[in-house]
Amino acid sequence: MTIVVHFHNLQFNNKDPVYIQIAYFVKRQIHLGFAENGDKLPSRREMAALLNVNPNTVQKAFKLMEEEGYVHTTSTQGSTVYTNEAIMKSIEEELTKQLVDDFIKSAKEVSLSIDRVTELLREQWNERE
Amino acid sequence: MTIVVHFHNLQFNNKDPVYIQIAYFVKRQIHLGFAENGDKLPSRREMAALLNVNPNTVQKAFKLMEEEGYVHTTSTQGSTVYTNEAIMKSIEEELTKQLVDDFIKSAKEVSLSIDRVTELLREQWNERE
DNA sequence: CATACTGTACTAATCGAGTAATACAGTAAG
DNA sequence: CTTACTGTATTACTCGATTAGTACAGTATG
Repeated sequence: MTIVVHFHNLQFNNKDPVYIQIAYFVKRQIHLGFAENGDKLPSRREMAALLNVNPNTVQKAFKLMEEEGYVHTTSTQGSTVYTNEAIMKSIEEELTKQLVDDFIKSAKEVSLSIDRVTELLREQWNERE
Repeated sequence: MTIVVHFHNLQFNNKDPVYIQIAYFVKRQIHLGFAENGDKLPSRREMAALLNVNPNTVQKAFKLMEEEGYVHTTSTQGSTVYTNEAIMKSIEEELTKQLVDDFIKSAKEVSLSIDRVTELLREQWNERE
């Protein structure tokens, strides 16, 4: 049985480019285990209709995802999710280590110590509605 | 004696807009205590010459800084740093609490727990060249 | 072979942010 | 009064990113 990755719960913000958000969505699906190796992705035109965007915008997302390695495409059979240990690791790196690293950089820029940072983190972690 | 805030150690990156970087620089000078209430800022044209940018770019930075409240301007005497407890607090908020809060948001987006985050922080804090 | 799908390449249009050029209004100092 | 500074308003230019329009090439299916 072919599992098809679906996109009903993808909702766009209006600050990041659409094609980035699409790619990021797929990346997170993979990261969370909701999309696995071999899972089928909708065709460009299907997805465009689904998300109400231009097919070329979708195409740009696919191009990006392919370049980043977690989507494979064949001319006639469309695109599928591609993962293996290395891919999973690199996604994990980007979504966590990279995130943390960028944060550390900013924190140091304003002279925060690690202790102060951890303190603020614990204070603010559950402080959101 | 009039203390003049100086800008020799402001160096631009090429990803953020120049006028944002100028304002951010001043904000950090205040935050670090290097610029205090009443300190004089160079005129638009002076600063433009100093930084090799267009006077209007500088003007845009000043407009922003004034809107954000930590710079005051008079038509003929130029601009000076303005701070008080409230300003200092709001700068502190932006540069720390806001920073942390944005980070928490991103971390939760990729399902990181607070424990995992603190762990990563400690691992990566001193890992930079 | 014809139809209806795939993906792709190329070009054009749009849009907004950032920067720059220029001219104007006011004032302190000589 | 003139000069040389202030800041400011208005307009135009540039540039790049994003999105859109259109046409093309290939293939599986009937």
